[in-house]
Amino acid sequence: MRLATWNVNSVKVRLAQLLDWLAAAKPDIACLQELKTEAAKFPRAELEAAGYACAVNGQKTYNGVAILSRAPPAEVLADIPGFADEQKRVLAATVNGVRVVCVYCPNGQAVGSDKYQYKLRWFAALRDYMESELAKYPRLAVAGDFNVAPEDRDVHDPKAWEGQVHVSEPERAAWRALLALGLQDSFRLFEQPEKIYSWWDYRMLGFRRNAGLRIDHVLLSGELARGCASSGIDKAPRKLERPSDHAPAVAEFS
DNA sequence: ATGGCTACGATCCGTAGA
Repeated sequence: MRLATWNVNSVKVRLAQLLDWLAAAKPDIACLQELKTEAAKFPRAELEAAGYACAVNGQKTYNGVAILSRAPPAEVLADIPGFADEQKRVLAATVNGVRVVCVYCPNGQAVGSDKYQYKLRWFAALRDYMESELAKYPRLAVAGDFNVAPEDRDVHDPKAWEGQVHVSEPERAAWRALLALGLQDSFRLFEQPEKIYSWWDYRMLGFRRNAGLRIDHVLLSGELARGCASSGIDKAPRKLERPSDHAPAVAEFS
């Protein structure tokens, strides 16, 4: 089974690229973030015509997540139960016996800001939610834009980023708290080339300079990690005209 | 030099992203 996650930065603007990428990459499941579209305006018909069922937790202008799947999704659940939040960042569904949780973690804006505090509270709620999901679903994948670069090797210039949002110690501790539940970063299950990232700033020729961060991740429960055959970043869509600033992360497992 | 793009929903700029 091939599972991908992609922050499309507006599903409306990126629809043609999304359809091309689905045809080329052929994921069985695709988690999407930053739809910036309410569910009623989600391009469901186009994606169904491409062979994907759609579960959508949409929001106008900001946020919004979806799970696309070849097989129909079951047990669809939006948001984090018990965590009051207007922002549509989380969607879970069961596909082919795999529990899939699509996440768009908060950006955090700046260390110490209100949004940063929200980011840390949000991660604490996600941790508790994933703990309960793992107890119910041994075959669990958590995929999305985490807005955390877990280690310095996931950062193009660790010195310049030191202490900044996305790499600060409390954020990395929140990431490690997910791993402590038994989730594994599928990317690090394998030998990887250096300087592999999933996001590059639109400004400063970020992509051309490979000035990026690895912040889009596929986490797998122990049972799925044991059957994981590959995990990587698909840079192809980032090379197109008018791209998303994120590239898809793709993991294959049995 | 703390900016530099891009998307959105509102106008002819502000908010947000990361």
